[in-house]
Amino acid sequence: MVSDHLARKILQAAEELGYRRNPLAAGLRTRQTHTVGIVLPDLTNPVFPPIVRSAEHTLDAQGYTAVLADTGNRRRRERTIIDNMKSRRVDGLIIAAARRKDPVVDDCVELGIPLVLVNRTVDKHHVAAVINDDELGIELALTHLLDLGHRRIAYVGGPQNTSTGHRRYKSFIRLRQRFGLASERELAVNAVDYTETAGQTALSRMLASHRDFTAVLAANDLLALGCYDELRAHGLRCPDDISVTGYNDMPFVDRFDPPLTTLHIPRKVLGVQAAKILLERIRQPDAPIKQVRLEPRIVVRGSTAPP
Amino acid sequence: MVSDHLARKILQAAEELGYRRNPLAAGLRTRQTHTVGIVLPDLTNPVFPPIVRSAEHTLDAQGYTAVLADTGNRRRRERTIIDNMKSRRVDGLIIAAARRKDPVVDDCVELGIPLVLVNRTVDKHHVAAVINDDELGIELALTHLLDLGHRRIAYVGGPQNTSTGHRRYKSFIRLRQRFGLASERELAVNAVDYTETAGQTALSRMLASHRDFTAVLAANDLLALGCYDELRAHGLRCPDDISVTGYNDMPFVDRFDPPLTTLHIPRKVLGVQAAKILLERIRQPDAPIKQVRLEPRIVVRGSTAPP
DNA sequence: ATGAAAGCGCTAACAG
DNA sequence: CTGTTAGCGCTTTCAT
Repeated sequence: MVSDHLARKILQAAEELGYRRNPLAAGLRTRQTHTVGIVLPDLTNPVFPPIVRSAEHTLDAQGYTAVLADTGNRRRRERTIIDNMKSRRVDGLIIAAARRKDPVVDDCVELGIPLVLVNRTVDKHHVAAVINDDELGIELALTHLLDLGHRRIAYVGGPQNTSTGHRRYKSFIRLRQRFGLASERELAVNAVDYTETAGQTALSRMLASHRDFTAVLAANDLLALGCYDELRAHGLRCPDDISVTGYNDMPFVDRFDPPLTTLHIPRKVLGVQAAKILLERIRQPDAPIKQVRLEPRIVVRGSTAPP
Repeated sequence: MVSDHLARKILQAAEELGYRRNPLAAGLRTRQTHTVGIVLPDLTNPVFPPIVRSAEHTLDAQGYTAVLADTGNRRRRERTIIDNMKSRRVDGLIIAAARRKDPVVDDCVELGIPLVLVNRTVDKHHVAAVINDDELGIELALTHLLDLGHRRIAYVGGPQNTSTGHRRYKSFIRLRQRFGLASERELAVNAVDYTETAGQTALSRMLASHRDFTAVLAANDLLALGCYDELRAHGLRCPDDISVTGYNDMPFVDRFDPPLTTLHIPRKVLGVQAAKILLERIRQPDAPIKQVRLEPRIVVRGSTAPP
């Protein structure tokens, strides 16, 4: 071997001469593309960009390139996208779009593709994931409302085929019993999607039957915004008539009218951890499967007040 | 050749047998990766996700995969990212992060890499781009304020090394002369970045010297939000004391306090057009260079009122 | 028309 | 330790 210094000089000269090694060719040979796929359910949901960005930077710092894709919340597209990524031979996958039962995820596990779920997880518990503590989050929101004096609290949940939707709903039901709160079936409705319109629809169903609740706990900020809309449509004021809480503390919710009380999740850490764990799995496929659960923190703003 | 029907059947059987063709190997041979790079200045700016999404879908429908990357507004990273994409042999590039003088863009043009700029463009005018009509936008905002009765109108501009920042600023200066408005130098300050803090800083400089304007025209929604913050810090109310307008009509600005009067740009069309033009250039590299300029539309909301 | 062979740019294995 | 070669999976060219 020549000296390290010389070697570097040669490489540099080669670079300057216009040589760039072709990672495609290298990948063809080594079966390592140094590429990681990131799969999102919805790029336009502001929760994700910060997660993606921190993941991307972490990956990049280690010489990996991120390939992003957006499923638009559609199952078929999720499959297509991941198929495509597999055929492009990504070294691993970060999936933020997982459903509780997700055949696409199962396939990846079976094929041994390094995989980390972020934000949402699947029911089977032997897959790497970095998520937030949904149970804790709901408890924080609920006790905040109880502290303010609310007793009749409605719940607008997320889709039950996602881990977040399911866990938050279960937690709410369990806690409301523990605290001896009103527990009519109609006081907890799950939206079909994490979107504003779905949230609005859910709340409108509730307002049609029970108008006597003083607060609504929404499983997600977008749903909470839908609640804002529906309340406004009924001439109800938030928080004067009804308090509202969200989940995620996505960017800009502090500027809404009223500023949303919600649960903050450490988005940056989520992204960084997901990337790090994935790289670990890529380098040591047999290392134990890590699951990280980060604590949310309640951020009290103007959308909650005493009844 | 066998019949079309039979051929399809065979291909299908092969698929089912688990065969997937390897696009890397194909790309190595044909020098076509069917991959397109999309370069953003800032993923967390809500203007971009809708553009990206529509571009991605258009690309996808034609068998191309998008590789996203976020420069975090840093020049060095822009270079690194595009270098990386080049070495990964993307077939073309959609760049939303262009500066007015952008050596990275120049390099791509020189190397003959198919390229489309979106949202922002460069000063040299022989590169494909799909942007909005900045001059028209500023005129719409300004005449709206004039119609409301404002005469002393301040301007918070964007970075002058971007085409949008530069054009909007020039338009404002030109129009304010044409309309015979107050034209102190201090009444137009350009922020160093399209961020809330930069907007806030810019407005604070203006408030320190001239407190007598009744409206501020901001070159971008994020800057306008920064103005909201600074006004609030000074105990000034919007729109009662001072009206504010933005630019981009990014998602959620209609829910802010107050809802922002701003210019809507057709984001979806922007993304679709960029993708289509790029694909055209990829398939016919010698086709004439297209430049599309879309019309913005003013959306009047609660942040503007008579002085 | 069909089938064999060369080669894209790289790395890993193999002789020298 | 250095230099040579085979081959990753595909497409394209060239004989047959």
